[in-house]
Amino acid sequence: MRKGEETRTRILDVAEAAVLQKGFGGTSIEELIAETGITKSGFFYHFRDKNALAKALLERYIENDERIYDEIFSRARELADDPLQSFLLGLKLLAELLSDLPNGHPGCLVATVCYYERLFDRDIQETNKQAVLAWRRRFRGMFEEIMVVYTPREPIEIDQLADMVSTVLEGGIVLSKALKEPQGLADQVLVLRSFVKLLFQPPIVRQ
Amino acid sequence: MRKGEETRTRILDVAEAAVLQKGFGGTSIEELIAETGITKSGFFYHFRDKNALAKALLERYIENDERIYDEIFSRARELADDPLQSFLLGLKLLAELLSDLPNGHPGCLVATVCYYERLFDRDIQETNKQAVLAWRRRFRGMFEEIMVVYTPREPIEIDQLADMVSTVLEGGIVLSKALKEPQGLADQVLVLRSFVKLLFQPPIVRQ
DNA sequence: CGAAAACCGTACCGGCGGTACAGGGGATCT
DNA sequence: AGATCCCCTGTACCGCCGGTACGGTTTTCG
Repeated sequence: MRKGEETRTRILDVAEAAVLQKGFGGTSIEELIAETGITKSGFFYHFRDKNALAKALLERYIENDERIYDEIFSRARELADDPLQSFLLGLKLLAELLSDLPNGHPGCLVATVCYYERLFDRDIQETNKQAVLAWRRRFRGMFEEIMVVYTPREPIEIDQLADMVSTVLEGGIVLSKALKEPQGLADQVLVLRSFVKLLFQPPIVRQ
Repeated sequence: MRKGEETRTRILDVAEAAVLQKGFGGTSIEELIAETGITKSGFFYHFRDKNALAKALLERYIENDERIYDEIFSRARELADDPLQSFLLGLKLLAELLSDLPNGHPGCLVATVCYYERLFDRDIQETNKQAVLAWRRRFRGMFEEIMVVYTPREPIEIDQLADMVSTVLEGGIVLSKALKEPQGLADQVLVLRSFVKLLFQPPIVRQ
């Protein structure tokens, strides 16, 4: 039980790093077992096939992702009473966290999966979809609280605004990976922060 | 000569669709030659190996991408004199174009490549990087023109602002693919449009 | 007509995903 | 102390795929 879980985790760790660098199709099971120090039989004891590995990988990634967002934005909530200030602070904390990643963001498994749709069954695609919808609900909730206090200075759909946060994160990851500029992702989050600030903060009226 | 080009193009067409759905690793040469109606020898006559195919695919994609941006934003330039209005119109035209894609955006090869870094040589990665830098230069140029006339209402790095356009496109593609909501991408572009509008347009001063 | 371009056919190699199945060591329960 | 799981190892095998090699053939163009 204990040992099994540990081996399983080790496989997932190795697999996650490999998949984010080479994609699912580019990652061979043989290289995973070589790096994990396990045999092929051992691998198939833990995962029925590559699809099962992908599913476990994705679910673990999403769970961890949610945990990080929970931590960041609940901390931001503690530090600021105003919902807008709290959200802006959350984005700042997120940018700091992303900025502190030594080799930049390793990549998002949700993005990887969506660029591999035809390779996996509907189950995985549905899991992926639900993850994005969970992001939407999370940020939508925050914007709803903000809109109780503030009026947006441009007409905007709240779901689309919520999705913008995920969009900037996913897009920022792509750009910073392609450019090999790890800092780029955090910068893009801060640009989004400026936009949200502009959207809700009342204009400075000249007297 | 003529026929060769045509066959090559057909291979690239088939390969592009396959790669965007299953990634490079998930796309087999055998399936490409089956669908193209060519033999394996024929394939390797046109492309030395999978890497060469990837490079040709990426270069063609980038070229086409640039052409589309050229068209859209030069048309927007004709229709509006003011650089801000022209840019905002360009984003609207882009959103319309994305909205009209029957099955949604098929996916961006630049994103695919950046999630496959370890599978390709430095040459391809450099090509990819240059493509993103070209986007940056394009949009930076537009924002520079805007800033001659307008002052941003929030302090912002112009390169980061330029990258925001690419970020939203890449991120929007990921989200709309994951959610299977083709409209999502165009919506995100329009949210970006609202943000840019807010950033540069002077606030409506209440009297 | 001749030469180059654009393929086809065949044979082969090693790697990989996946299956099957037999067995073994170690912890745990009875 | 013995039985029973869990957690693997070892071996053998299959078919697909990327890639190489190379000889031959058709098509196209000058």
